[in-house]
Amino acid sequence: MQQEYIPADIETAVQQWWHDQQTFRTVEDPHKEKYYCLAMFPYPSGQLHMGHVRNYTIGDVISRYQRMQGKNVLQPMGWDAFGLPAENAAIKNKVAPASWTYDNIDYMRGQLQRLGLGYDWERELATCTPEYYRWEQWLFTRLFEKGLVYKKTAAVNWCPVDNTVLANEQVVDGCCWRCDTKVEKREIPQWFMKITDYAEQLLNDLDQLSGWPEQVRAMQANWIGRSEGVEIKFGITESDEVLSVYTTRPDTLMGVSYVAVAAEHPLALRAAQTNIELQTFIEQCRQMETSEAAMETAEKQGVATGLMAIHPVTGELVPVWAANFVLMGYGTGAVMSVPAHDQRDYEFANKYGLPIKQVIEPTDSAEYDLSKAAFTAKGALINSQQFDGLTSADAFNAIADFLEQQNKGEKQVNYRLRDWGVSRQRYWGTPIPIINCPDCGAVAVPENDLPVRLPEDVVVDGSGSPIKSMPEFYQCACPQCGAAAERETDTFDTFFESSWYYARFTCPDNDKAMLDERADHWLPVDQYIGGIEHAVLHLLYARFFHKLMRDEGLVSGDEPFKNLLTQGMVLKDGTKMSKSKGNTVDPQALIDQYGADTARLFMMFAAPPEQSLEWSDKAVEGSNRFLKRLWRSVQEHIEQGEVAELDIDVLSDELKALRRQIHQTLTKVGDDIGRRHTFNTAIAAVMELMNTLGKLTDNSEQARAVIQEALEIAILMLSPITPHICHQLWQLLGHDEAVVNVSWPQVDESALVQDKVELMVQVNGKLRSKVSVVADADKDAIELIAMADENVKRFIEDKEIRKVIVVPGRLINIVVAG
RNA sequence: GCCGGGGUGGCGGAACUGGUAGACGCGCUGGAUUCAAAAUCCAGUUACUUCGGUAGUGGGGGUUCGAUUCCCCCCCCCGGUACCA
Repeated sequence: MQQEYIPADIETAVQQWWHDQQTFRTVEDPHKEKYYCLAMFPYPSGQLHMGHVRNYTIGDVISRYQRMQGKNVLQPMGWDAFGLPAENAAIKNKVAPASWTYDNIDYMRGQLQRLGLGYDWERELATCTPEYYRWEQWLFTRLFEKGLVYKKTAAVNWCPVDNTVLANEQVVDGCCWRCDTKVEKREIPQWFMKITDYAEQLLNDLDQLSGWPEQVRAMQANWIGRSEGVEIKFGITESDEVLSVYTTRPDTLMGVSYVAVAAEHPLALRAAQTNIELQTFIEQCRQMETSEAAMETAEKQGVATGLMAIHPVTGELVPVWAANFVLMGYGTGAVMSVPAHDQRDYEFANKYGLPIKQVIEPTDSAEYDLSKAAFTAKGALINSQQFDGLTSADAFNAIADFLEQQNKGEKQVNYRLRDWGVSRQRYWGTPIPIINCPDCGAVAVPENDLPVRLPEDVVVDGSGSPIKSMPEFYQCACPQCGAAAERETDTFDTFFESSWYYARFTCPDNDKAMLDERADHWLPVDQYIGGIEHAVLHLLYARFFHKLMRDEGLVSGDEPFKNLLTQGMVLKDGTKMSKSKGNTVDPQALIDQYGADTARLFMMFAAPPEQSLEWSDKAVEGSNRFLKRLWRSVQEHIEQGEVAELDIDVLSDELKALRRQIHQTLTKVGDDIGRRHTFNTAIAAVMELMNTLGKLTDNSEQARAVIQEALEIAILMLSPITPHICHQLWQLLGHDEAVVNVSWPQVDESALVQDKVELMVQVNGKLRSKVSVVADADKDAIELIAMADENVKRFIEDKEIRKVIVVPGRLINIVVAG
């Protein structure tokens, strides 16, 4: 009597069994190869979304596969629990961010467990607990003593009506999301970490990351943006001031027709005191959003400051302009402008009627037209006095040397990377462990006084962080002189917490230290999995933190993540699922209706992990259908009773072919899961095998033996993807040991041997026929057989054969004239 | 704007190293089963075709015996853009 496939029953039972057996509890084992698999931990937003299901299923499939390879697999899970949404929810629902967050964690933990993910829950952590954040406070104070953190003013988005700082996300079309007021830029003092001190390492160590996608390494390299150039000093007339500019094209120095400074540049601010037009312009720039996209796409505008700069070589005077495209945060906040050889300068010069002076001409016959566009390629110098005739490369050095001798400039390596501003004027985050004393200045909170606890019993109303109006939080004594002082009320950027959680998972129970020797046992993470949207920021900050922790003696490697898999998004109707678009699909409903195995199978089958995945209700049904067929196939097989021993010497050709397919599939699936991570093609291969099996009409003893082999191998291959149904079917096939503890099957090489192969026959690159030849046929024999083929003859008769190309095992191409 | 990725049947995708374009799945069509439906099973399914073939992987050009794959130019979509996580 056949059992029906009821996923909910099977899955609950199997999950209970894993729980009882402590299947996924992991302890360090010196006798086994370790494998640390980590999927980016979620923000506890309230419920899982499809992106989570995809992310964690990928991690679980890899973890289970590696376990079948005999490795000691660590797969932990936790919560990136600080962040803005908790404050928004607090305002909306009048509930404290802490309780909202903890409730969400409890609910989402249940959802993850229902998906059958093999986590070691004993290592669970939440970043909003003092047990976690105390250690990053501790690290920050260490870095403070080392001089790796500092305070300076930086621009934020400011809403003048709500009197609060806005995240870029809270700025909609340049206005506050809540009151629609025009957002302003405001400069306020903030803490920065000197990531630029590590720029060179962060760039160079990308070479160690051969297990990372090339595109992510490229993005990080571009983000760090190392450039070699020259810092050049321009004098300012009627003053002793020096205006430094940074350029990567010193060869164009003689073509400078103006100098542009950022609106917030001290020189512009000073000139504005006596210049109404400039004042207005700076005011306008203040109304710009702080995001790079907004800055760069805004129309290029400027105002002359009235100041004149002195050219360091010729002594000529060139005007100083304030311009909205010059960023105060990059280089020196000032650039020299060479309209003839830079497109942005060119457009700006045309707009404001500034001179365009050509100083570079091509060394080849490249065409250019300065009346239409700038000539931006390198070449040879003209109109450049003593530097005429030099190539751009030679002129780079000649001009740099000249300036250095004159004390008017020097070569410099510059990075696009800016120091990391970690201050947030928000409540729901880790308090910055600094005390501001009127006499001693900024003082780190002593180790004994850590953690600085964030009060959790608060009311958030949108008018700014509640701890900023809690004297009981911020009033304190200076740890150095004992005078009355005030605590920082800003909190850390939440990227702070997510920059080291991977390490804490190795020793989450240690209450004496940030990390212990277990960190070096498990790190680096062997496989890290997360969204491509994290390609730069999170992954760069985590790499930076790893190096900080290394230099503190906490870990010994240079890099945290050996292999990286960047998963694509889950889309519906071609766009990202989002509440605002109303195109979300709740994974819970999916699990409730079809079970976790179907959800997992669909996620793995619908697209390769790195590509975006288009949601489809119908395709989910298809995945479910396959599992039902699989279930039935096993049931029908076992109903026929005992299976005889397989004797490979007596098999029919059909059964030999089936065994070949079984072991070809096994080879492919192992490669697809283990190396390529293309779970979709792995599943397709198993489906093909099952389709072949379904067509088999032979029900001899030996056929049943081969079917048993096929089903066993199919179940083992699918078990990392759909572990619950496979657990059950494995038992039905007569095994006592649980499938989760079984090793990956061995390929029988002898089954793969083939005596005949099919070759494609092309004439002039077009497929004309197929021929079957013995596997070890030589080129001449293949040629003869192909030429003799009727269909081929038609296309080659009466024609001169120019060439014959034979690709062994694949095809033969006959090239004829005419 | 800048950086990165993508574009293949009606749809999701496959083709891994330049060698059978469209595996596998969905959908659709026809059939079987059924009182009927659902479910299930079987067959077919790129377009055009004089049934020999021809065209075809966003558009245009190039390299090659052979290009979805390599090169050049262009178009469109998506991600990131430093205070969303």
